[in-house]
Amino acid sequence: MSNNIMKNKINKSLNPNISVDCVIFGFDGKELHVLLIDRENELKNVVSAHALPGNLIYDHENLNMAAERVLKELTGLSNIYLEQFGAFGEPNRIKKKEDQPWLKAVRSNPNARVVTVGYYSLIRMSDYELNPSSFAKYASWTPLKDIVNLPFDHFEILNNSIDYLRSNTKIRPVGYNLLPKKFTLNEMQKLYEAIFNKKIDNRNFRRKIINLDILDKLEEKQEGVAHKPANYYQFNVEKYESHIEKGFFKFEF
Amino acid sequence: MSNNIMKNKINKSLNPNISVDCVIFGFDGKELHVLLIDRENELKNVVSAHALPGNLIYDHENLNMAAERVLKELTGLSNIYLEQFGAFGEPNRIKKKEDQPWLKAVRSNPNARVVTVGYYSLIRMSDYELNPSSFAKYASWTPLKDIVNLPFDHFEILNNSIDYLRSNTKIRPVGYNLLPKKFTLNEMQKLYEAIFNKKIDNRNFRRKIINLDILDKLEEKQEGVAHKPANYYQFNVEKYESHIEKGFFKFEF
DNA sequence: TTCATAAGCGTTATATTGACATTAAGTAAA
DNA sequence: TTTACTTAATGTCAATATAACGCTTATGAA
Repeated sequence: MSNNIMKNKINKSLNPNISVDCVIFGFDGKELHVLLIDRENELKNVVSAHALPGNLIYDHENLNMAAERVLKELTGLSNIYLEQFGAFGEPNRIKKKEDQPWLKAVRSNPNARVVTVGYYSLIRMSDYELNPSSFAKYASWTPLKDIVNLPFDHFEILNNSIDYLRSNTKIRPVGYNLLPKKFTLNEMQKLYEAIFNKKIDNRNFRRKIINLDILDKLEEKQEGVAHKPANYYQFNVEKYESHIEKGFFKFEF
Repeated sequence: MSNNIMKNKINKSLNPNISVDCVIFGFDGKELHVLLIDRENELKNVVSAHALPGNLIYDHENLNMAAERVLKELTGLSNIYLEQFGAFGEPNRIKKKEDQPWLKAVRSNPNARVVTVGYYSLIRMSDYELNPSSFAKYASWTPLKDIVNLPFDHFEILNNSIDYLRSNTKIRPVGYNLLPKKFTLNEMQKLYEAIFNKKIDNRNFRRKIINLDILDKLEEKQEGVAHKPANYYQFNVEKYESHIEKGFFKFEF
């Protein structure tokens, strides 16, 4: 299939003006990572090869479907719960000079004005890092703190998603999609510390989380560690979800 | 200007695929109202004449600017602080049969797929209801509880905006844009009751609000009321804004 | 003078928070 | 086998916030 034919085919029902971008957070037990795609397979010598996975949407799909599809196509990830966190529509958001070569190579209408809708998700890195063949050539985890710029307005989108993630974490529990099935309270605490980027008192953290009553304490303990083995916990899905629905608010009457 | 010429002119740089819709809440001291436009000036015999103020955006303006412009054009309101609360992109969101006549009358490309971005705002009804000539012919306040359906997906958008408003009100104070400059604590309480649609204990409400330290108590009192006159308060803008920025979260470490 | 109305205040029992230090359980090394 | 090392796990107290609850006050109207 020649490049031209492909372009025409792909763009037949691609809407030139609307895209989705996905911010996928992962957690390796220490810090937050973000899944970035590598555009070098599409174009050599772009200034910044990495970008958020994102693309134009088809006219027959809704925004959520589009985000899921784009994520699947660009990273191999599927069945990911994505949450919308904002629309980005500066008229010049894809007009930076250094972004033009890639747009011209990839889009049939590279000058069209594009409004993008941001989606984010939290996933277990371990679920995906073990079978890199499926997508690792085009997508890879980058530690959040190492990301200092991105093409288009992706850096702004990323920062917005972090704000959103933090606000959200203050209102409802987090971790089910990010931690392994069985985890220790200290692993969970590390996740919260990574999200808020600050140290948390372990006693107060444990008390707060346990009082939420969303965890089941398992019989199982860590094995083979050179210190007191930690107890494993898992989320109680029903309680967890009901908490997510209501949120825990301070300012309620 | 003939209808055709106008269409062409207006649509020259209107993006056919992206729109904004505004949910403007007002408060009359008793209940929440929503500003709806009356489309009868554009088309007779539409099933539901009322709709959220919204329209396609121009390619040169960003989403916020577009929302402000559209709101101004359709309702006369200007200098309104608008907050984005979500993007709506079901492929069939403007495909309902009863919505087609209006689209055909107003849009040069009535079949285009349109993703819309929702904005909401809270405003003082009294600031605008006194000079109806400016916009009342095309826009009017409707009590929220009386709105049972709207064209397109506007009813869903409205419901989303209410959810958003409630979540937001739990996290940061509200009222500066909604209450008169000087107001009594009971007026403010009524506002909160309207937003949450539930009765609030007056002593607890007062304590919570006063402890926030965002209000200045004025010397002035109500006059001419047949009961103990209430003290007037006003927002302390600096304190109010700093509270809006941080939010007050329960689940913080 | 009294009546009706909404304003405005205060207490108590309970729950939540933040700050803070020690002991426990296991492996590794001596 | 003893000791060292590492991380897990726990408890208290003082301060603050919450929810539930009833009575008194200031005014205009009757």
